[in-house]
Amino acid sequence: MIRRAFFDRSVHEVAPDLIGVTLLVDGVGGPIVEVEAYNETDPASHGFRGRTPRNAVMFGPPGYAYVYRSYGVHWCLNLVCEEEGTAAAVLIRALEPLHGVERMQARRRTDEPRLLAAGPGRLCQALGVTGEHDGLPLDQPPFELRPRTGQPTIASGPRIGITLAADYPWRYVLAGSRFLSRALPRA
DNA sequence: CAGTGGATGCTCT
DNA sequence: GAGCATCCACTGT
Repeated sequence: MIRRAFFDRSVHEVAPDLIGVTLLVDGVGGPIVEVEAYNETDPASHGFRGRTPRNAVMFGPPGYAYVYRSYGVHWCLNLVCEEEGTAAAVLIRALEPLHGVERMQARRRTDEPRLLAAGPGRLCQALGVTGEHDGLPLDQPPFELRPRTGQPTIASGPRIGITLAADYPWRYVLAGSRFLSRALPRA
């Protein structure tokens, strides 16, 4: 069980430490393979321009879920980090489908493992995450976070789908995973 | 394969 | 009224 204190650190420490951690929502999920860090010094972050009704959870205490709607269609799940009053969170972008695969297949309407949870919108659809999860604590049901067992090899690169601060290397992935939303650009 | 554009709704200026 | 921390279908090789 991941404890609340795990998130009471810089997003740049928490984000790579989340690679390999098993994320479950109502028992459905698997090991996280791709995340992105956002904080309030970051022009691409929702929190950069201050607190609003949408991003309020980002400014709250660490260890909670920040869920927002993207492009009017998809939901995206973030894990809030750092101390209360700062806007910092890690966007969960992809995981390896391992637990509750049948429920993921039904929700996503595909059997293709690579298309179940590769990308923040797909991941939320597969795990059943919606705006109703915004503000919920991560150490209580329906959420469950299980520590990783080994030490994964982690790589980093630029984040995806943003225009501002696009060169910050704040995307962290499990090196060589075939469940990423996209491969890392070549160095 | 790569590139393009539409869906769709909410947030903020 | 513009702009998205996306995904998918469709085009043309």
